[in-house]
Amino acid sequence: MSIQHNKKYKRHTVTAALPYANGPIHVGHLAGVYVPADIYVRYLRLKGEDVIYICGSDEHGVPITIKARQEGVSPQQIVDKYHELIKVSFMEFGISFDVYSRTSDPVHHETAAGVFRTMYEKGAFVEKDSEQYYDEENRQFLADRYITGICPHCSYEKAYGDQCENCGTSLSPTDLINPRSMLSGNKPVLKKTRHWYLPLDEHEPMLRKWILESHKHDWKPNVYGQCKSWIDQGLQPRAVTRDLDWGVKLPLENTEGKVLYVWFDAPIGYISATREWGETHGKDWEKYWKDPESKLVHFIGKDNIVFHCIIFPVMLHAEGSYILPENVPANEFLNLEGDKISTSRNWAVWLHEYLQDFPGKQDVLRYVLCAAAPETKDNYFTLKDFQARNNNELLAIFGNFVNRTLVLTHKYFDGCVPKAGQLMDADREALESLAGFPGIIGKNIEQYRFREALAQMMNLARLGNRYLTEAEPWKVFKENPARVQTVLNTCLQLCAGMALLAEPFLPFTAKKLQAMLNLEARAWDQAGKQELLGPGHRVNKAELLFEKIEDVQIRAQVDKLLETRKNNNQGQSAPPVKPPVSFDAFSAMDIRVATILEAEKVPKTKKLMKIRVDSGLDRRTVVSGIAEYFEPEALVGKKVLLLANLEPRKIKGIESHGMLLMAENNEGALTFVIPEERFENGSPIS
RNA sequence: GGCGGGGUAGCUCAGGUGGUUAGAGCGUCGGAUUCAUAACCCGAAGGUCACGGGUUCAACUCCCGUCCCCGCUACCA
Repeated sequence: MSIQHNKKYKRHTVTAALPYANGPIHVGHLAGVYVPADIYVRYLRLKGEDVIYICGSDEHGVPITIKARQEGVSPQQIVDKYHELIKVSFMEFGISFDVYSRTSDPVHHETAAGVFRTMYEKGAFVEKDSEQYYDEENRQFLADRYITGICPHCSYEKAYGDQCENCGTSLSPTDLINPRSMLSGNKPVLKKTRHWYLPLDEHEPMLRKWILESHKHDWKPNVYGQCKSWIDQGLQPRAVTRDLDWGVKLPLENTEGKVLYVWFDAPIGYISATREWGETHGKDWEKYWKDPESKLVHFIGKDNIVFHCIIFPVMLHAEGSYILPENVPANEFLNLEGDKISTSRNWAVWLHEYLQDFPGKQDVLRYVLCAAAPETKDNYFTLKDFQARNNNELLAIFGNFVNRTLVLTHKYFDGCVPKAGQLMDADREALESLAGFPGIIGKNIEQYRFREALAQMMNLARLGNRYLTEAEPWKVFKENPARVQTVLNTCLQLCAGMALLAEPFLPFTAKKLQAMLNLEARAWDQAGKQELLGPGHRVNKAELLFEKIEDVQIRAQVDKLLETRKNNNQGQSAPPVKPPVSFDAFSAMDIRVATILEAEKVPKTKKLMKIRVDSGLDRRTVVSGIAEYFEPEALVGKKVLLLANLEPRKIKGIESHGMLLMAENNEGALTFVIPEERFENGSPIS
């Protein structure tokens, strides 16, 4: 179906998710986004299509300003560092962006502000005043992340305004107990501020028609399902502005200290980057975004589906002059050796480190990541698999066939392509199969089935190995050298096909192979054609395309990860000691021995348990978030410690009077804190 | 709890408007071979297609329920 679609399109605009410039690139990013997108655009270029491949660093947002504060540098210095690192490692890895821009660039600020202004003038936004925390000393509004306080759930003292890192709960700044500004340390005050909202709900009919009706069958199930879920749940207006000084300034009067919210400015980065490319290359960039004959495709990970399928399209639609994406082939997540990849926990294989540790092996990683890409569900990357795919597939099948062919060509024909004689069935079959491959591989790529496309590419090499083994030229040569001419001619045609068809997947290898064959670059559809290498054409000496990866190399990488895991388990499992408290503050808490009388799960919740306890003073109800770890029956009769004078609070409609004390390990599992002996209910703790 | 995605050979994955022996690659085992980086080639073993019901002449494929994994979402005082 995509093949027919392409006929409608004159050009392709391909974007890859903008990496956030607060850390380096890892294998998860690559497998999910950059490798598939790169395969896609390299293929389109070989097809002779007009295509641009857009990316850049996403450099705004609060996390970057926090990181800058922590390191005592400016946000610009943070993004400069990572932008450069990311850009260089992408280039070295062969990700063939036409432009890799950045959102701190003036072109972007101008473009993003322009989109905002156009939308503003069209009345696309709703203005709303609200109360937000403000630091009077620094005279600025505080981002959620800039407010700390005591987590109302776990009493962790350094919870942030958006999330408690100790218990993982997401919070809102006003939930925090005893909030403090991270800038001045003062208690922030609530102050009125005005923000602009994008009323996503008003665009629901458009989204329903566009996604749920017209893309029902050509979007991936995970993407379509997620969109449907969001739309059906009802969309809410979303604030597009923030009180912050790092970002794109609002292009309106009297809006000092306000910037575009990072999710609003980031996707516009694709447009800015295209504009930058157009200006530096003397091209009309607007066609790529505004002409309905342009096919816009966003490559992203599943965490970005909502932004690229709902929010950004609504923005483009509301702006009025832009096209909407034709497809958003989002991938799932790649895990690493049994655990989620985590930048903060350093659980990752970093691209820039890989390039150092495995020089010249870009294609190996590209191959492995494509073969194990999480196209339909999360998948695991393991170093053992990496080694096996290199040694048993790339080397043993692809590299080996090329090597065998070239060695034999030199051995029997002095490096000249022999002339084919009378074709036998086997020869004909091999050549016919070859002719089918550009179409088969291409069709899979156009349908975003990169794993299958890659497997087909390898099948060409498999076919070559089988053909060569069955033809046995090394046996036949003595009595029938003419037959060997035909056989090796056929093998060389297969190699030439591989040299072209491998390019989207293994660009470095393809180049090497083309050089070995003295083959100049050709268009994709030429790959099936015979006589890419005419009789008498000289080929160069065989060089190895891949080398074996030994156990020691893999072990070194595994050790590196084990070291990380060890550090994580030691350093981070125990949260840091909280700031000192006075004795008075401690003794203000009234903790008692109590006994659980009844327990039942709160309906329609995952974690909540409604518990009736005898505190020695009274019988009371406590709601506790422990249902994931305990069965209600197992709790009855248990001695527990109860924080008895905690302010009552309604949870899911149930009034909770106090809180049960629990210990939590680094896996998040809970256990009761109990007195060693069965003391009477009501016994105080001090 | 709600919503979405997924649960198919040891591993990574295909597949199917329901229809004879459920596929591929890798791994394993056996054979053959030497042109090739002990690689290639041939063959074999391996699956009650998560589980339980239902519809049907027939289900892995459709329907209902349950369980497990991932994500979004509510909840964790």
